[in-house]
Amino acid sequence: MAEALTGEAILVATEEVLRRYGPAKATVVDVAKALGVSHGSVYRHFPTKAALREAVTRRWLDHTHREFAAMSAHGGSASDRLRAWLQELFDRKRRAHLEEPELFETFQVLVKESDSIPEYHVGHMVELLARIIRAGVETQEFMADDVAVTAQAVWDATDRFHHPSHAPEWGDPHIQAAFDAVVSLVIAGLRYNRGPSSAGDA
Amino acid sequence: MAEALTGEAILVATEEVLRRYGPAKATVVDVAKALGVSHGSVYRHFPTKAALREAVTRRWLDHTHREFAAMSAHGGSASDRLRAWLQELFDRKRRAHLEEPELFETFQVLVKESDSIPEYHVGHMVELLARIIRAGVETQEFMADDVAVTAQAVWDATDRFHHPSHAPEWGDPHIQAAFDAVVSLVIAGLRYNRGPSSAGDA
DNA sequence: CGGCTGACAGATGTTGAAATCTGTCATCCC
DNA sequence: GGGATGACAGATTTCAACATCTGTCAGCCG
Repeated sequence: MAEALTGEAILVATEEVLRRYGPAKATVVDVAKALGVSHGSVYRHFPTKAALREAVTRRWLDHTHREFAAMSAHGGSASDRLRAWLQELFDRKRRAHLEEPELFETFQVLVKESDSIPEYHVGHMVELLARIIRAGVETQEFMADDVAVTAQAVWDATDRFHHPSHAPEWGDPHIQAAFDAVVSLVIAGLRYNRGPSSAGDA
Repeated sequence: MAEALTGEAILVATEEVLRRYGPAKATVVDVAKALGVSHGSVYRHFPTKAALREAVTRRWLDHTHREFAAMSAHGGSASDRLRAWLQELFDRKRRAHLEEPELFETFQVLVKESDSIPEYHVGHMVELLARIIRAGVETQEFMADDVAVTAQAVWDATDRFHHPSHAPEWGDPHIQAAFDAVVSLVIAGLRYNRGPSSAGDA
């Protein structure tokens, strides 16, 4: 026989099958066929179809996480880095949605299939945001009582520009202006934000 | 015969049929049956089923708009009024979603059926936000170059707490804390927001 | 022996024929 | 005359028979 069947080879084949057939039509039998084995063999490496799909998704997200971790280390003021990081995130998602809608849709479906994946992904992205904000707090460019809470608030406030359920709006020609307005508002808030109990300031 | 068949009576009957059967099962024949007329008569008052559904939705939204317009006039500082207005919006939607999920789902479907309805609704709500922000700018509590743009940014930044596609998250016990964090960040930004070109300030 | 196979049961998805619905309009009845 | 009716054509939905898929496992083969 040619090669030992590895989990890695199965993941690669599964990703290819998902790209070709989409999430609704891709079957374990297709994956086995692509590898020239019986579908029973696939179940020796992954307990269920759901686990297999989740492993593919996690591998892909880990790759993305590494790229954004590198981005959050780039130079400039904390505001500039934050704006650039959010802009890059928005640009990538928007481009993926507009230029490869089927692939974007596929990964959106995969991510939603599991509860733990979105948690994992969002947790990771918010931690990267927190790094930028923490740096800004250290140089006194930003104010934040609780960096973790603030980072989550920045993530939530920019939801419209990264949450896939808003993807249909990303083709709107005014969307970049809306992004700029929200990010400017958020950055202004970071420069002068004393947290949930700040209602009495002026 | 009992009464003349009016557009108003048809709207009331349609709303009842929608509540009872849901948006997928509610038919024009059901509406006609509820009114004791033939379905042909309904088409004398509304050109299509879509127009009928849209009229029901618009009537319901207009009612909501009136209530929120009243809210945005209440006293207190601009921050307090803004926070209270956003909280009321969030509370109503969250309660509707958690306590009457089927009815909430029904109206969500109706709103999405038309392109003009969401535009109409969001435009109206953003205008109400703009009124509160404008009052804040006049008392120098807030800063905003362009109130309309800023109001839209506030709406967008709080999307997670009013856009129906985020409804599944509204049952999360931490959601109120997330809401408070975002609103605090936004209000801090309004106190010190010079618009999209403010990246060079300090 | 140990990974691989393929037949199998129950679950899930597909398909096409039958039923229902939408929108029209010639006709009816007050 | 003018609003209401109900039969009708084409579009959409439902439903059940059929096909495929998932996950298991006893047995095969290197």
